Amino acid sequence: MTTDDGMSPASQTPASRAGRGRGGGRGAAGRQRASHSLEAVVAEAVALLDESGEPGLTFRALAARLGGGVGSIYWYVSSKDELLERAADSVLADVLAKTDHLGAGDDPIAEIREMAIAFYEATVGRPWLGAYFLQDTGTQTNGLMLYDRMGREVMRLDLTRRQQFDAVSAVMAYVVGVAADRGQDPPQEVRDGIVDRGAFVASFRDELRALDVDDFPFLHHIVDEFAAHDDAEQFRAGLDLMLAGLRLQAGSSSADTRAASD
Amino acid sequence: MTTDDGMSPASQTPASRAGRGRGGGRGAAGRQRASHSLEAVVAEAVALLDESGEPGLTFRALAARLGGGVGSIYWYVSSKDELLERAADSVLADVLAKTDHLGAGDDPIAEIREMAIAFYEATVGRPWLGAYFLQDTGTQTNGLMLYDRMGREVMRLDLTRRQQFDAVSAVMAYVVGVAADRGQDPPQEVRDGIVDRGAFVASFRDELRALDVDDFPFLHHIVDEFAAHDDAEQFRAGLDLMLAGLRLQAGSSSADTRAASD
DNA sequence: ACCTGAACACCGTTCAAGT
DNA sequence: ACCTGAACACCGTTCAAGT
Repeated sequence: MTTDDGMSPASQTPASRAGRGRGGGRGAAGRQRASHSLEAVVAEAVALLDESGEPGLTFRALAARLGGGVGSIYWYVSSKDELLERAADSVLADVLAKTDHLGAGDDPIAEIREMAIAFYEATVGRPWLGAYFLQDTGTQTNGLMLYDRMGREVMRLDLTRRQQFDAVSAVMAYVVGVAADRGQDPPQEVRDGIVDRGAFVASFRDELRALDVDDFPFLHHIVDEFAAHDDAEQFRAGLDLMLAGLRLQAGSSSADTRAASD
Repeated sequence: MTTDDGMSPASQTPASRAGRGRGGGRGAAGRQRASHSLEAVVAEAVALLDESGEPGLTFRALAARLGGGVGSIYWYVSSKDELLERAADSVLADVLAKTDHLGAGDDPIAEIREMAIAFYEATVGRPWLGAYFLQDTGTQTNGLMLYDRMGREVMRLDLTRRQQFDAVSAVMAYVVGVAADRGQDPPQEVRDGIVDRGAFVASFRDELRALDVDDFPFLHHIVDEFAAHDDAEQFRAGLDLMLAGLRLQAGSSSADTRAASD
């Protein structure tokens, strides 16, 4: 209900300050007063998110972990939304680091494949970030960098600009979609380790088997595949479908089509 | 913190009761006491979600719209999470209705394309549901039905069960991913109609242009495409890449490949 | 069987006050 | 320039009480 006039203290915090870093404040003077940094705040937020999901990220819990008061977080971040954006973006920083070596190979599509897989791997076990990629350009430069890095590969293909733009968007969307889908796979007990993954898959398998065969012929048809499947493999299978289509569109004659194998 | 023992009153509500429907309670007797139904609760929740997004869905706001007390919602639904699951599933009911006529055509992949587009169209303007599809099998039968319907088309292709399973999962994930991506496109002002879509796109275009060309060569390369692109078209372009790959995998010789057109 | 509304625990955000 | 913590408004959920 209150209109945001952009005058909160955090809006005075220059984003360029993001590269400072001060450490834990275990120095000589401070014992009572805590001292943070943007990176420390975001890093601790990611840790909290990974441990207990989105509902686990609380300003109070975060402040406790940082050893300070609730209010001080607002010096670095103007809202919980911005905190989540920065957390998601910091995950993409890892992806960028792991795909830094790419771009030299002679097959652009193979490079895109590697980037997408690295992106996927960063989302495994992080159901919370599905919805926060590319939220705001201002705070999320890493998302744009990954987008651009993938785009540079696509530029090497014989495609129109529109086709290049669409291709990168499609691959990114697919990765996000798989991440979002997998996010809700294990409902809670699995995350906490109360029920192991195998038991969860088995009980879902039984649920599928209990459905009427006439109403759900396909689910019955693939129920064993479901029980035996590996998420990462399935991700790659779908990615390869998309990349095979891209290769076709680019009129590839150099490399053989890569999908349709496993 | 409290462990859910599954003993809440809502767990006694049989899901089979979902097909009752009682109306608004504008009858002869009731003037003080409100009377609801599962469908009314979910329908009003969807309306609230569409109007003001996920933060707009509040038990108090929902109760006010239904003309009753907060507590009564818990008779139909055991938590906000379940309410969101049912809301997402009710959107899928529309998709099912709109794809009911499909399945008779001679090109299975074209049918899949229609289903995916119908699914996509249902997500337009609903950034809230990206994360709630296929959450829980028990409450979300429509998701499984759509999955199965698409699967029945894939069964007609010459593929292994694993390939069929992977293909349906890939298409579904892609749709969800596009929905999630588009979810955060307009940051707030656009939703509220304060700033129109065109102005938002233009300002983002300018933001891209302001980036260093050496750091973001691809973004500069496609900046005009971005300003001119249509979301639905871009969705179809990516879908067609994936389906072209699928057609290739199925060893299609009957129909010509459909991607690589616009 | 279903609805009510006060009460509880908790959360994001603000702000006057400190250093 | 940055940290503190009480205070505020609001939210999901519970529950004894009603019909």
